[in-house]
Amino acid sequence: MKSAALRTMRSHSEDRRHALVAAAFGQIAERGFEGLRTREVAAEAGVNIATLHYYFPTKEALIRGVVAHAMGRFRSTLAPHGSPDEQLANHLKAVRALLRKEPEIASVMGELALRSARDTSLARIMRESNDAWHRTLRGLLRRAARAGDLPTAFDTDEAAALIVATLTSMVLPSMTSSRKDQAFRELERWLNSAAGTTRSRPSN
Amino acid sequence: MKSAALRTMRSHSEDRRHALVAAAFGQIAERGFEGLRTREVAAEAGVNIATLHYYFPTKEALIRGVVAHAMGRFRSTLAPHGSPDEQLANHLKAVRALLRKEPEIASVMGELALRSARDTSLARIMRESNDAWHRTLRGLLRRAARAGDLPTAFDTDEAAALIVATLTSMVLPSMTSSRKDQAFRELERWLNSAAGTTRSRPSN
Amino acid sequence: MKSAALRTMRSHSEDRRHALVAAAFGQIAERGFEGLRTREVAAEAGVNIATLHYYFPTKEALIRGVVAHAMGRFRSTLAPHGSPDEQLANHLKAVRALLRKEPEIASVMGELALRSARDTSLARIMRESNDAWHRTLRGLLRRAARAGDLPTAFDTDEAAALIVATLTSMVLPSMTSSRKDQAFRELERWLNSAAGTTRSRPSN
Amino acid sequence: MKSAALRTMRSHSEDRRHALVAAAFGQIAERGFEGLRTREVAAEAGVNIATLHYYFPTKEALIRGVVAHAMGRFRSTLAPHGSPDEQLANHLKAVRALLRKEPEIASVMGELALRSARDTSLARIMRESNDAWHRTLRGLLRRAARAGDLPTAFDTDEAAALIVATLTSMVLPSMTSSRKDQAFRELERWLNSAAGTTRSRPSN
DNA sequence: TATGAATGAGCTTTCATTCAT
DNA sequence: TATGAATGAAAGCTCATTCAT
Repeated sequence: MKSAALRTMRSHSEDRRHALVAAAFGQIAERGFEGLRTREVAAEAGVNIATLHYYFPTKEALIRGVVAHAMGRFRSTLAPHGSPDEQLANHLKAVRALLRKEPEIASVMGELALRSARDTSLARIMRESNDAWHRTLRGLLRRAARAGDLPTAFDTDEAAALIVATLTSMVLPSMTSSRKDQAFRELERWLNSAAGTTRSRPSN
Repeated sequence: MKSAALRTMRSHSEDRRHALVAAAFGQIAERGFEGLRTREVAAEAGVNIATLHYYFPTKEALIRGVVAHAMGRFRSTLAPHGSPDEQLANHLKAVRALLRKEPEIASVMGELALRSARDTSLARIMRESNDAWHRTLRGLLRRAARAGDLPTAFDTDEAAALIVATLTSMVLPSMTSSRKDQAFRELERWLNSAAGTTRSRPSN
Repeated sequence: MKSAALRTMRSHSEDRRHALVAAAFGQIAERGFEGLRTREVAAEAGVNIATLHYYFPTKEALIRGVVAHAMGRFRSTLAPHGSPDEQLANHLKAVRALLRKEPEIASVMGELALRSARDTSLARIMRESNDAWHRTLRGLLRRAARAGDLPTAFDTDEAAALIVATLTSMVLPSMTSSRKDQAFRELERWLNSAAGTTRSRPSN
Repeated sequence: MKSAALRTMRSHSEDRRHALVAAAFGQIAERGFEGLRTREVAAEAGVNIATLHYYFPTKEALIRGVVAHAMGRFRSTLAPHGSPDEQLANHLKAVRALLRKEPEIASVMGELALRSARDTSLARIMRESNDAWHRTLRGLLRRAARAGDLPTAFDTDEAAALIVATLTSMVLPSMTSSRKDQAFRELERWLNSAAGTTRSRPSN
């Protein structure tokens, strides 16, 4: 059985790959795909440009690495703790916190989203990821409805879509920080008021 | 008195400029800023590359032209007809229709939104445009509230932010068409239900 | 018989040509042949670039115009007044004064001199002009010698060459103004001392 | 201890740099700055144009290399052997020989001199170099005077300026070879006669 | 595994020149 | 005579990629 140290221990090779991916990630966040230069990435990672090509034969391969990195980073916002509606509330907060603390993730996700329009393999990844996200949200909403926390007329599929849409918009810099907060609050209020409709009735 | 024909008649020079902007617009929609090539734009407009530079001294100048074009195209979705809540409903439908009929606009708006993070002059344009949009929506919501079509507790500022956020997300291809429809429907339902809260009360 | 007014009256066409040549002259003085741009010349003369090509079919034709202009400007320094040695002294002073008052002439002459190495037709013009200059100086020196103002051993051919060489160096900006003055003074002193050798003898 | 072979051995990289500078030097001598083309330089050095930019990021950087090369080439004419007046005579002969054997140096120095009018950093280099030259000559003249080889009334500063001016004129092709010889001879004669004035007197 | 050197292909931009009006 | 519009040809420079070591 591997010790914790061993499990998190990275080979030199993995370190290099990660350093390169992290540098590329930073570059994309800062300059977009438009401004991504392998030389800059190599320089930032402290290696020769030829070394970069040793680890990532092509620029596209490097970008794949960034995609995997970014998706993994984003998945962490869905933590299964508490009741369905608590999980939902926590997820919203976690997304907001992530985008606030690491705005580069927003930039990169935005870049990836746009790029997926011209890159079928990236499109597949994004679609699968988004579908999984949507299904998770819908599942939470359904369980909340079953628990009596939402009105039965509530369309969980469309509600999940609205949540995904709203949170998705946050990766664009055209949404200012204060506007993001407002939209977030309205989303929470909306969910609460829907919950209130059912909850408050029995208590009457 | 100028005839309609005369009024819409363009000089040769304006035609060329427009053709170049339209070609650049198409290229950005298709390949993103990453893939925008002046040579391709000139070829698509049927002119020599030097001719492009006769009209637009630099690539950036051409991009400014595209920005103006795209913003103008988007503004057309706010038509002031009917009561506030009708205008609101129409606006939602108009945005959805525009994005469905001309998906290139979505692509380009997405590209511009991302680029605005690294381009202060573009950032200003996007911000002003978004602020105006938000203010318009908020105005409609307020007038609807005053007309008794919305509950008094309704926060028009945050509701407008939620609408902007949802519609904004539609410029990203990661939102599939069916998901966009769902989010739209949920947005309409939410607005209607809010309206219903007040409207139904007198009948009680 | 033409009146003075008539003689100096220029046709519109000649004015245009002259304005273009003057502008080109100024550009060469300022930026060298390296930086000569027909568009700039046209703009400075206040005409369209196509108009420039109406008057001067090619850039080379325009340059020919500049050459003629510059050579004419330089010839004015040889005014036949006074005794040979006075003429000589005056010539030195006139060259110095010209270069001081119109440094552009120095720049352009320098540019032309260098260009003549790659331009046979310009080379011919420069050579002829320089030969004429040399002959004139030699003639003055010979007449001064015959008048007893110079020692008989004096080699007028080589002395003329030294004068031409010294004055020629003044078109280069690597000779600073103060250095030019020093060289001038030494040249004058040398000519005077040579004169003094013969003149002082009778007094012995 | 390094052998002579080792000492003069150049790295591959230095060779390439030198080959590129030499090619650029040749191009400037042949076509002037006006006709300097990086592609031609690269071709003449037998490398790809991108390789040229690997060694010299910009055309200007390449030109700086040429400047250093030319200045170094010129400095070699001041060899400190013999008495002051011998050194002086040798210097004159060395300059004449250099310009005769390698006329490209004359061309390039001429180009650099003119360019210095529009290039402050080059201007500084040229000025410093010329000042050093002038000081060296003046020093030689002073020591010659102190040794009794020149009349005390002799103004060494101005005489040095005259020598510099005359030699400087030789970089211009408007001075033909025979005229250069004549000017040289007159310069030598002038220096000798000045020397003769003092030397011959005691013997009388 | 790592790198310095090299390159093909392509990019934006410039410029003298032409031409229809 | 004069010009706005257009262009072919080329220029300097960039960049992902390769390769010998």
